[in-house]
Amino acid sequence: MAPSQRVEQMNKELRKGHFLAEKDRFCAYCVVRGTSFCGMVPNEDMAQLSSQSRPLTLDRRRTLFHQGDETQSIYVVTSGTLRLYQMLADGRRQVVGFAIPGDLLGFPLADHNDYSADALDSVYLCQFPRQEFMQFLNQRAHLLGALLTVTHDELNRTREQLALISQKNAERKMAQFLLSFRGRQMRMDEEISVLPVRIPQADIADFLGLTIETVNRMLARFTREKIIAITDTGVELLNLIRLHMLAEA
Amino acid sequence: MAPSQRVEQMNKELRKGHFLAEKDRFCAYCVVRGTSFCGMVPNEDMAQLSSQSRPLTLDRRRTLFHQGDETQSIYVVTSGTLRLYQMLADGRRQVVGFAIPGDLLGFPLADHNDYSADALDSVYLCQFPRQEFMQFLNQRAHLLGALLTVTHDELNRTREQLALISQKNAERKMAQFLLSFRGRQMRMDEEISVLPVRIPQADIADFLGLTIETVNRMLARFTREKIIAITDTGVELLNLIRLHMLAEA
DNA sequence: CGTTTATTTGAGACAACTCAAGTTGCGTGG
DNA sequence: CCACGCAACTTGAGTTGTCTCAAATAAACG
Repeated sequence: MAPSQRVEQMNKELRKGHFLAEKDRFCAYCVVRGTSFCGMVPNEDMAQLSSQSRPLTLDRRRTLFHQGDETQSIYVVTSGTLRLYQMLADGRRQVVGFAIPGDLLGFPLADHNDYSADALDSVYLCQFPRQEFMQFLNQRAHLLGALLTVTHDELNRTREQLALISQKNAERKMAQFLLSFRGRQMRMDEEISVLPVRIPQADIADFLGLTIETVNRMLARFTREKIIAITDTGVELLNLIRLHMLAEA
Repeated sequence: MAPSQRVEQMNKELRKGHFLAEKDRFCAYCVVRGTSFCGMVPNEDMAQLSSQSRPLTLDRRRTLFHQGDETQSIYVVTSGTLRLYQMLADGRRQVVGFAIPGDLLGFPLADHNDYSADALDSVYLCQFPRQEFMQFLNQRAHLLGALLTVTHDELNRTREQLALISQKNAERKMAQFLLSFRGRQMRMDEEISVLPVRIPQADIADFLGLTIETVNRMLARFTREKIIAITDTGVELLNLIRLHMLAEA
């Protein structure tokens, strides 16, 4: 069964509440087990980790947490996509990333959230109350190393975005964005050439540091040149070679 | 005695090798003790930490380590400034930050350096061989928390740079850069209005995502309007109020 | 003192921005 | 089922700020 199908089935079962009774099995068979922080937790600690988690659903447009609010829980995304953003002093909004299945949201050692997070589609999450999670971490010091690795990965992703946004060419920005977003999706499914989310163009603009109009014109051009195709479920990358050329040239 | 004077004296003594004989005292009285990772190490662990450290000098223009090379040591800056940068696929250089006294360089859990680092002036560092440092960390799990905090701080600084670079206005970029650089210096000395380094304009350009010419024109304008003054030892901020206005307007 | 490296200044091109007006899609309530 | 309002997307025309290219000057270095 392909990963995406497994995700769908897991989510169905999740909705029906099948896993609530045996939470340790829930984690052990979780679709994002291999790609998330949870995956670094050794099997013997799994039961305890499971017992702390709580499944959570978030509808499109709903906010999971706000920048600056007290960190009460941390989350692992199991399905769907969220946008992560900061409001800047001058009223502009900087989208700092998009969270996809397997991503960890919220930093347990910080008292306040570094960014806001809201759902771009229906999102399923695994919630861990911060206090319990911290205790769990402190009991098993080796898990701090796992958290450190995840944090370091995020640091490197942020540096990547920095390199992306410092590009002066809108066409290249857009091409690199599409490719790097695909790269992250491939963590779960190697074969993917369809990005399974409709990210509002305004969010792409605030991510890349462009205006909505420029983003729109670029997407229109790519579509006209048959490099991508925009459907109502997401973006299909039709010509990866062209896209790579545009990203590097 | 003002912090900056203490730094100078410490460095003098460091140069004379006074502290080499009693390394634990070296750390205990270190100028950056209060502002660095070391500051989070409890007193009882200090002696061991000290015994692993080795003072190091780096001349202007010398490279401390290269991006991609194996991580052999990690460092704490005690004096001077370094530029940290990545070379991008298209040949461009992205300056990801400037390291000042108190900063930790190198991530012990990564096998390879994420960026290159070289000295902008005479730099004094405290070197910790990675292997020993890792063992030290593993013995005292609570120190992983300290490392995590430092890493998270760096993540937030990188997000700040992201917000900075996504500005479309060169004037504002420059003003924000000067102010944020001052903010970091103030960690050691509250009163500072002189940035004590001559950062090459090319480095500022690669940090802000501008061209050298634009950086030069902005600095020239700020100088003409008596907002800053450039001396051969650094940049003096003459009109902080104006600078704040330019940064926000 | 010649050579390299860094800074300064000007003129012109162009890509992305701003502003303005329209279109499309979608959910809600009559 | 249609009308309405809102949000997201689309397109055009004109402006502008930064880049590019080019060249001169000033500093740093052996």
